[in-house]
Amino acid sequence: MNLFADIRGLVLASLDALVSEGVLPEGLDRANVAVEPPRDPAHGDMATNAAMVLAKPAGMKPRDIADALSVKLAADDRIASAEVAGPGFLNLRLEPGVWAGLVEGILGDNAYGRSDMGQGAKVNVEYVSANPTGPLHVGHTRGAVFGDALASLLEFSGHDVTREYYINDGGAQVDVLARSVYLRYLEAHGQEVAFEDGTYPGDYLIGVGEALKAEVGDAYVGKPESEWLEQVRDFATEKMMDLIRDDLKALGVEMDVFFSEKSLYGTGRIEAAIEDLRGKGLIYKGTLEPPKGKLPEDWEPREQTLFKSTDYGDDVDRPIMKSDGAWTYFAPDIAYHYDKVTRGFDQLIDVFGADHGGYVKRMKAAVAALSENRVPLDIKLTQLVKLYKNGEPFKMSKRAGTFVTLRDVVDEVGPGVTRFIMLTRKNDAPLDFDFDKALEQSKDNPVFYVQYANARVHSVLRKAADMGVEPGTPVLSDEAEVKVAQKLAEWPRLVEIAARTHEPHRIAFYLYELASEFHALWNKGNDTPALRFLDESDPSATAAKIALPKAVSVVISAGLGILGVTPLEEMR
RNA sequence: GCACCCGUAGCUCAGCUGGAUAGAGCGCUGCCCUCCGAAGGCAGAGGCCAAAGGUUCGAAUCCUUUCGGGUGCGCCA
Repeated sequence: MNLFADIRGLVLASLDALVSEGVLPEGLDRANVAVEPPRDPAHGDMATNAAMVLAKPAGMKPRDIADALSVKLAADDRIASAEVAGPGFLNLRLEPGVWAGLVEGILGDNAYGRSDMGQGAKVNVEYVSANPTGPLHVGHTRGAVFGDALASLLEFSGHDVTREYYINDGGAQVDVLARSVYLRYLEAHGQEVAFEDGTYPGDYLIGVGEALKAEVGDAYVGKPESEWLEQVRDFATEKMMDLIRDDLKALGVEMDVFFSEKSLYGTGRIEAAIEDLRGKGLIYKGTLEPPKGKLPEDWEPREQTLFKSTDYGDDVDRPIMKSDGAWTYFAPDIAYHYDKVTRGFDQLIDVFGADHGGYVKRMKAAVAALSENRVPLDIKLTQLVKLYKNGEPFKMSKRAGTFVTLRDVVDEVGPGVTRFIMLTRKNDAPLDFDFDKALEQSKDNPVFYVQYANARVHSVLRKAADMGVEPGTPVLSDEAEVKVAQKLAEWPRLVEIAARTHEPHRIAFYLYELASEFHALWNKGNDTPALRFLDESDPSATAAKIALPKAVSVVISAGLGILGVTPLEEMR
């Protein structure tokens, strides 16, 4: 069931007829022919730009095409009228029965809004990918929610999605973690320790130090770093990943793959990826120009091994090997994406924090080079989250160990509320997260507002069931009912737009609008008893009326499902 | 200095591969519960879409420049 697609099909078929009649020339590109909801309801139920889009290639006036097309369209029994308007729009009014038919179609379609636009394409969505050095904080939470909702959205629209987390367990930061855990370990043995710069002082490592003691006793006490660093590092990263997995689970995020950076080292995998680039003539030794503007204090020219990313749109070539012969962080990232490409994905999506914006071009360049432009990489950046409570901004400071964690947020407001609010802003816009507002039960709170609409529907359905009435063949008698149905008709179209643009926030905004239309209809029933869904004296009329709210609930549930929010049937 | 993101109502923000008279919430003003959940709804006021050029039947949307804000900028990930 997809009304806009159906009517677009009708428009295309009508164009075909005009071609075969010789009115229109053959071979016109109709990709840009759209059937859309008009902004102004006075313009009818749907509008098509077909005449304007085709005017130039057909060498005809828009209005001539529109006139001919309107005759064809008006002949269809779904179309009440087709009027030419403005510069060549064709405004369509649908027969009233079409909207009831839509509602009936939704109730008979257990996958309303699902789309096959993805055609089963294999898509890898990498998100969170936080360093395994501590619990996830609010910034990670936004990335986690965004990535997870995007993954679900792509699944809903016919993609074969893999959810993936890249564990940065190969760099210097896990050595820092190991040293920090070692201090906590000594502490567990009763020693006084000091956390200097370059260590993580957070309380969350106390338990890890104790666990290490339980595991190895005093074996590492008083020993030089060379005797324990590797073992403690592995132990600590394992514990941190357990913690992170638990955090994600609390939010309702389940990854398909956890990919270890460390697994790339000493296995020839980095070398293999670099060799691939070298074979393409993209690796060379050279010295970079110093960055303009503020110069790093200790800058001096040094020869490094560079990737010629400028061949693929980057601003400068990027170092993959330091002057001391060690890989830069970029090298394993190249190898990781090489691995993704060789696993046969058709599309890659990386979700990064906005502070990694400078990394986008080189990563796209690498994937373009490795896949020979076969695999597109889209990188979505999530902006900062500012936390508020009682009007006061929350501070977070990882160094001080007092940052607000994912767990803090989820414990306070629950996973569903967390997820919805994180999606009430476009990913690249900063987000204010107010704890008080998140828990408020009023229309200020969009989660509540949407859930409340769903709860109202189920309240009605429960009462109807008490009367022995189930939703039947729908009858829409009032304009307010039609408006709700029109909003429902937009759902499949909206899903496709959101999936195509990789913007799951559109789902959240749509659900708010749908809820708003439904609340409006509900309240109209306060003034006009005929618009109430339940009529104790007339079971068959009730059955016809409750089909619409039922359909609303179907769509709200589907939408919330994409966002990872559990729909509520009752809120008392 | 360069790159990327952003600039839309008093405030916070949507705005569909370019579409008709630019939308919502908050706040402000005035209304609506003997009634299916008022935890809601209706109406009103409020705009040079940062600015200037360009592309075209048509620009908040695409291009160029300027201004303003954020982020990043070799051997940290």
